[in-house]
Order: sequence, then structure tokens, then C-alpha cells
Amino acid sequence: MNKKIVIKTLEKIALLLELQGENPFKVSAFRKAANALELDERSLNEIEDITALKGIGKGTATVIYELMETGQSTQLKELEEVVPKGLIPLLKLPGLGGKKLAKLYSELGVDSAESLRAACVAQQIRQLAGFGPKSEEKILKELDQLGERSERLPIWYLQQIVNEINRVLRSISVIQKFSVAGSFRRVSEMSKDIDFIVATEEPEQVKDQLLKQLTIKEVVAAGETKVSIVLDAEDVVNVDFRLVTMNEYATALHHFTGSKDHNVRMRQLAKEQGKKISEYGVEQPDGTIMTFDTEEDFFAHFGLPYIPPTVRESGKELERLKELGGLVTLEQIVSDLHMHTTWSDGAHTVKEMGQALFERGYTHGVITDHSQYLKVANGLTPERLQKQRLEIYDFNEANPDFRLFAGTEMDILPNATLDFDDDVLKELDFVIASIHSSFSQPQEKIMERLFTAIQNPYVHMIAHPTGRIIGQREGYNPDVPQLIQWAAEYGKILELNASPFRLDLCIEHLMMAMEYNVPIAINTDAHAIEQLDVMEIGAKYAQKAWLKKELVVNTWSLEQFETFIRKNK
DNA sequence: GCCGTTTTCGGCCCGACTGTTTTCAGTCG
Repeated sequence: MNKKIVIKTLEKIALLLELQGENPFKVSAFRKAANALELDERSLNEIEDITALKGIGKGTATVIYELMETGQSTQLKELEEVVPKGLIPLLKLPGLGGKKLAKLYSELGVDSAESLRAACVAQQIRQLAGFGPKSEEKILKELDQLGERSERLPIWYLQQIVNEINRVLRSISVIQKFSVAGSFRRVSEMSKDIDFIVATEEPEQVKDQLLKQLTIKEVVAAGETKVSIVLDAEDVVNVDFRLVTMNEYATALHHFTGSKDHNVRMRQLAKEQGKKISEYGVEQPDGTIMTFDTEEDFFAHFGLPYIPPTVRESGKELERLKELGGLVTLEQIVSDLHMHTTWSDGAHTVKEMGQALFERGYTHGVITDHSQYLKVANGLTPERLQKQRLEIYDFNEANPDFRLFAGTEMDILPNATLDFDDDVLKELDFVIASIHSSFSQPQEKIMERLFTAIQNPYVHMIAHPTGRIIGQREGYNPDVPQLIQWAAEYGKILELNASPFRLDLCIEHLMMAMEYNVPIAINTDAHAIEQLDVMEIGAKYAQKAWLKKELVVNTWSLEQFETFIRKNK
């Protein structure tokens, strides 16, 4: 029995119980059980005693065993008979949860979006206890928007929104301090909303300014401490602002950064010490509330090292970080190995890019313009490549404290050959190979192309190995585990492309690569100076995969890097 | 439904906001 199916089933049961208006703790017990299975790395058969897992007891184990034996769940079947399917999508309507939907179903027979709408129009809903005219109005409005609003938005889209909001927040003088929080701060690939924590003594003024300055489609809530809006942008986004005092800032930031599981674990830990965590501080055993200047101080209070937002996920990070020591940080990065210039489709010259790298405190970098096949990007011929190299040499001569290497981002062609001959490649310091065409080839063909690159002695790295664009396209579907094995065997680097559009390889694959000791290069693939800044996103994403520093090529010194790139020559 | 070197019963993370109430339930994060 596939573990994924078991997890799905437990979650489905939770959903249906919720729609029956069941005890929320019982509902979450099924979700916790699903979560426990998900977090355990073993397959179902490898787990000897399933009830030994925290969160799985008699009830949920029964479901799991039945699924393993018969492939079905009696409990799920029974629930499906009682709970109308049409109610499930209605849970997505803001303001309607399990209890209310259960009531609407039992009292009015509401079992679909259509019957819910009809009940609103007939003004039947206002007659139920706990509902009123406003409920009908709100439900009708939400029904119109159901399906219109996208569930989760990609990090590259939200980044633009966050930049814009940051600009507005900076302009409000009564704001003492602010930060984005939530899953965006944790560098999630997709988020369903954006959270901000704002420290101020004048919450009323801040509220007024926010409502005035932002382009708002709808105000969801505007209270003393919370302003919640729907922003009118290309794709509408929910944005929440939490208004707190400077004293509360650190704990509020921690609380609203999450994740939920991380917070639950922290609160349990606090409870063990007789303390109580809320967004306003930590209540001590004697009842006094303690606040903190920084999140670092907050963690230290519980005897923990600073846990970066990026790894605040399951709650297991509390122990894991202590065992592992530190995580890769932006400060450890001394190079960027993938960028473009005006020679191909970049916006800045070799000199400008080199200077920008130096100013970021790096010790070295590689210029890697596109190769001739990519005509739309003005890819370089061998002749132009040679000319470009002279410009790079000039730069190095003028900048003795920095080293620029000559490289290429060479296309792997659809027919599984490379865009440059070995004669050309061997003249270069660093060779990236990547796929930019014929994404829809069968996997065997894609793998044949990648293998050609992997086994070429002059190729050092495969860039954006899957070709995905987050939330937009899947990429060319390579067999990544196979690619990782080849990279290990042939001593090649795989890229973590730091562009928020890509983040490629993904976390799961980065973890796999680490198991095989495959070196990973975090690269910006910058086409302009400003884009060199996405290194920060890349470094944070690497943290999420718990990448070891020694496997991250950009943390290597100039000498280490040179040793690596020369070894095939 | 799950859990337990203070507990096999009574908690389960905690608090804000809204719309319904006239002190609170439900939802949300």
C-alpha cells in the first residue's frame, strides 16, 4: 500500500468529520496522524509498530491497517455515504467552517454551491441561530469569487508585492519597525497570503495610512491590532498587518512567521518549563510577561540556538539544529558562477558585472553567457567567446583583488549533442551545460541529452536541472535521482538556481544530492546587476534543504574552486 | 482521536475579529 494513499485517506476522513461538525480535536487527530506518517522517512512496510509513532493511536492505526490489507477504509466509506460531496469545496469559503456547514446541511439541506446560493437568495439562512442577514450577504459575495481567486501564489510574484508594500511601510513615519512574516519569510515556494508585523505606538494612524496608500480591493478586517485586506493586483492577494508595540515585536514576529507546527512545538516546550508563549510575550510561571528585543533572545530564553525562519517547519528543527550546528548563510557565499552580460541577453557589461560581484564582497565569479544555439538570446559563437575572454582578462588585470573566470552556459541540443566542440570547451575556465529547448521530449531522450553533458570531461555543472518555473511550468521532467547518481559518479556540480522563478533543484532533490555528496552551486543566473541579489533567496532555500556548507561550491575559497575546475585539464 | 514520571480523564496552542448576540460561538491564522 502506497503511503501517499494512506495519508490522503486520513486527511479525507478529517475533512469529512469536519463537515459533520465533529469535535475539532478529533478532526485534528486524523490530520496529525497523516502528518506523522508524512514526516517519517520510512515506507509503511518498514514501520514495525505504527502506533509507536506519536500521533497515531488505536483509531487511526485501524484505518491504516485496513487500508494496507484491503486497500479500502470502512470509516471513509461510511462518511462518504453520509456527507455530501458538494460540501467539500464550500469549506474554502471564508467564514464557513465545518460547524456552520454541518448546520446548513442539517437544517436547510445545503449540499452544494447551488443550494447554498438558493438558500441565501430565499433568505432562509438568516433564520438560523448564529446567522444573520450579513451572513447571507457575505456568502453570496464569496460564492461569486469562489474559484476565481488562485489558491496559492508563487514566490516570484509575491516578491514584487512585498517590495511594493515595504515601500509604503517605510513611508509611514509612525512605524518604528516592520517585517514580512508568514510563509513568505520562510521562503516557501508558494504562499496563500502575505503577513506583516508592524511596531508602532500609533496603530490608528498606521491603519488609516495603510488603507489610504495601498490599492485595496476589499477590507476584510480592520481592528485595533489587525488590518486584513485584499490587495488589488494582477492576481489579488490577501495581506494581513499585525500592529504591535516594540516590546511585543519579537514574539509577534516569531508567532506570525510560523510555521504552525513549529509554533506548536515551541509552545509545548514552553509548557514543559511552566511558561506560556503568546504573540505578546512569554508568560513566566509567576505570571509576569517577558518580552524580547530580538528573536535570537527569544530562542535563547528556551535554551535554543537561533532558528532561521527557513527551517521553522515540522518542529523537529529544534533538536536537529542543535545536532548539526549551523546552516549555510549568505555571509559564507564568496562567489556566483552563473550570470549573463550584454554579450548575450544580459543588461550589463562584463566590467559592470565583475565590479558588482566585487562590491558584494565576493572573491570570484564566472561570466557565463549563452551559446550560439540560443539565437533569441544572442548566444555567443566560438569567435565571440574568444573576444569576450580578452575583456575578462582585462578586467582581472585591473582588479587584482578579485578573479573573474571565463565560462559559458552552453545549450544541450535537442539531438543530444553539445553546442560547442571540445576544442572550444577546453579553452574555458568553467562550463555550464543546460537545456533550453524541446522540453516535451520523452524522458529517455531528455536523459540522453543530460548524459552527454555529464560525461563530457569539460563540463563542470548542469544548470537549472529540471527547467521548472514555479507555479507555471513543470520543466522537462528528467529522472533526477538518476541525474544525481551520474553527477556523483562523474564528479559534476548540480545547480541550485536561485532565481525565485526557478529554485531548481527543489528541496527534495537537494536533499537527495546531499546524500550522494554531490556539490551544489547556488547561482543567481543574473541578467542584470540587481538580480545578483537573489543570492539571498538561494542561500535561504539551501537552508530549507539543510545543505552542508562543504557541499556548497560558492562557499569554497578561490583556491578550492580553482583546484576543482582544473582537475579535468 | 491521542496522550500521560504530577494524569486513564480532561486536556489538546493561543488570541483576535466578526457577526451574532446580550456574553459568545465560529473561524482563522
